[in-house]
Amino acid sequence: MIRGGFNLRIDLHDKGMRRAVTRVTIADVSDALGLTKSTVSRALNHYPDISETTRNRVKAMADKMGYRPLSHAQAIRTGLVKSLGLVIQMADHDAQRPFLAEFLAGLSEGASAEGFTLTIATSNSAAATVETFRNMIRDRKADGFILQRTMINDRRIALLRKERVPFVLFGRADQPDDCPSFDILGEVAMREAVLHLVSLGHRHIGFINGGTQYTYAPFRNAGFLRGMQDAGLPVDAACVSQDAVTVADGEAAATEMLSLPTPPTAIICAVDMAALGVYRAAAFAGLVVGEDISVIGYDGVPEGAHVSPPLSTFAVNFKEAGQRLSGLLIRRIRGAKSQDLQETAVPKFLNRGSTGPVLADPNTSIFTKGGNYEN
Amino acid sequence: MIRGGFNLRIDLHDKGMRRAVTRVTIADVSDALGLTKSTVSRALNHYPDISETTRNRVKAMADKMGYRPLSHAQAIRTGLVKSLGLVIQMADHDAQRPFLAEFLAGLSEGASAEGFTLTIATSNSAAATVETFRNMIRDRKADGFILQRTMINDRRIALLRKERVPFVLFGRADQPDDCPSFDILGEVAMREAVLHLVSLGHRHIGFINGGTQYTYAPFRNAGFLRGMQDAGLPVDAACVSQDAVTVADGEAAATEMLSLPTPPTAIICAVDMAALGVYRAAAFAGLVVGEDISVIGYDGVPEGAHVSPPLSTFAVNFKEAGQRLSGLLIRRIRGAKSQDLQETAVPKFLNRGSTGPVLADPNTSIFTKGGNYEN
DNA sequence: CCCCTTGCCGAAACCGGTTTCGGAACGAAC
DNA sequence: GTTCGTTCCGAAACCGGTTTCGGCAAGGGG
Repeated sequence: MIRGGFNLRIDLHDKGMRRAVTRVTIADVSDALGLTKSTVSRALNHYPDISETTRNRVKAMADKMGYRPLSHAQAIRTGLVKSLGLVIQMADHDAQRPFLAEFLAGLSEGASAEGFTLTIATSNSAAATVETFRNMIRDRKADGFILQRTMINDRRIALLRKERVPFVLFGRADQPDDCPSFDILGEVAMREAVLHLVSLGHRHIGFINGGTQYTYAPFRNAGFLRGMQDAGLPVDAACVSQDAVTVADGEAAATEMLSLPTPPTAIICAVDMAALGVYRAAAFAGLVVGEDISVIGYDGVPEGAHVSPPLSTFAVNFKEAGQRLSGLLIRRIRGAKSQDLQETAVPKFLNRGSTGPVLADPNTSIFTKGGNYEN
Repeated sequence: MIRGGFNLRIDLHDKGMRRAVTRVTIADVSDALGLTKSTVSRALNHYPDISETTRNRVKAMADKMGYRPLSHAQAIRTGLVKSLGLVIQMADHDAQRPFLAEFLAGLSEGASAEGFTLTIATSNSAAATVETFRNMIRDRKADGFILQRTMINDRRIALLRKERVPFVLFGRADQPDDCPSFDILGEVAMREAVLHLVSLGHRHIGFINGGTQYTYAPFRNAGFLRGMQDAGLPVDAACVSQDAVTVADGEAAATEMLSLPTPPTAIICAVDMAALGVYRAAAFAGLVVGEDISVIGYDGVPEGAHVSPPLSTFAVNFKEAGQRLSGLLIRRIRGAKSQDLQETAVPKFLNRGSTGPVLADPNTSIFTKGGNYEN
């Protein structure tokens, strides 16, 4: 147990010579106190068999000497590497890119607040993603994972559940399940979008939903329907489209709607990128967005602020999402129950230039409105 | 040395019961071969005192049993955690955000190809960034770091050099130094931009440079000057501006230039965001971009593709940059010399709609051109 | 035939922590 | 004054690797 000052002298001598000075180890702390490594370790890890006096002495000395345990040294015994894993799948549509920086900032903040780090990997396909997860689990690269873009029948969830590895969803599971999760209530936004348009006089509203493979799509769809129902408006099936995640998708869907005998006077998109496609379709049809046709998106992509008129949309706080997700995951890793780890938030409406009062035309004139009496 | 099948049986029995099955350890491999741990370890790590026969036997058995050394178990002895560090500073201007996903993809690919992972952290200020580096170094969270957005008098470089931690620059050091680095030759792009505009008849060309704190700024400035010189054109000091990194910056600089007695017929921006600001200034001045005034940017941000007309700019392959940077860093970690680790690439010009032939006006008429004879 | 290399591998220490186990010291109960 | 139960800490094993050191056996030279 006596290690003396010998090592220390050597270290100090080496200091200027070659490498950085040797770290303060747990043995250095225990020697300085006349205790053993095990006592120091247990004192620092809140074991109950250490007296409060000793614990305080140890803490003070560790602090004074600047002792910080090496996470990968602890990992070998505890099995925990104190790291959160994130696998980013480079989607064909690049909708997630603008969010990434903020999302990472939130995750990183939440992680480092608890002494965790963030380990990330990327992949090009769903198959590669699963393989990456498999590798990271095998090599214990992370104690748990954050899953963004939750999908219906998600293979990642199946794998992580099978391997009994903690994870948390950004989004909700397709089945009302026990997964820890944080989600933005897209259905609230979609309903709010409808009611906003209705308040501007719109009665014929189209809806372009996002990718059907994602769990958010049914929710946003339901929110749109709910809004229409609450407003007492009928839903025109020809004015509801699914699975638009790119500008091109949105343009195609909108072009179709605008060529209907009675085209909608407003279109709500579940995804901003699709909304930008609506801009193109409108321009092609000779319609001025914000005057001849109203458009509302969802996501708050930066491109939306630069188009003319600026896109009214719902801003999602991705930084907050990241923070809360890492917090949830860490609590999960530490043993909290899944059902206690489910949080939500609501997106914030950005009322910009792409919505305006409905124009009087044969389809939406006050005379037509009168027709509602028939219902 | 005899560990027998006992552990193994227990493991197999536990398999279905509780946790995932216990990993294959190096002891499992050595036992299966009738060798010792040390022999297996040295065989796998290319020690010269292991016969080729034994090495092959070990490799085959390790492969067959699916043995993969635990990186954090090796780390405790080797000091290497097999991870690359990246600290992302959330700048006030969000110019780097769109690139992030691709950049990370490149880094991740290059890293995982060599069995490394990517550990990232974020920060909100220069001071916080340095502090984050300090923490990550202290806790050995990474074996080396990638520094993006190289600055003049970069505090990160000073720290890493002092701590003798390997790093690689995305960009070039301000002094012709021995730092490992990968850089895109912005000066080549700026010169090319000038020559492209000259080929369209422009002779009065403005230049709005990027952030002066970054090392790229002097290079791009030099490229612009070189282009003007090669074209035999004089540089109007009033048409050269510095330190524009946001849309607002670009708008302000362009507004000033356009209000000159002899405004430029084309403006080159060292940063796309500033170029988008030029669009605004042009619109305010009643000028049509691509007709009344030509604009060229640099970066290839996605917003540039959505404005009207689409912004002509230089596309930077950030994925490739990430891949090469992680490759360089890994070679550096493995001991390669810095001077052997310096690579560059050239950006690719995207000729879109924001440039056009110069209009004949009093300032740029053929008569004025004749004035060059005086030079 | 002996000695000295050389090639090759085993034994054991080591890295920096954590965790189990046992026992000393002390006070309370009988 | 024993006995028993707590409280609290030391000793040692352990985690999964790496690295040093030493020694055995085969081969070559004298």
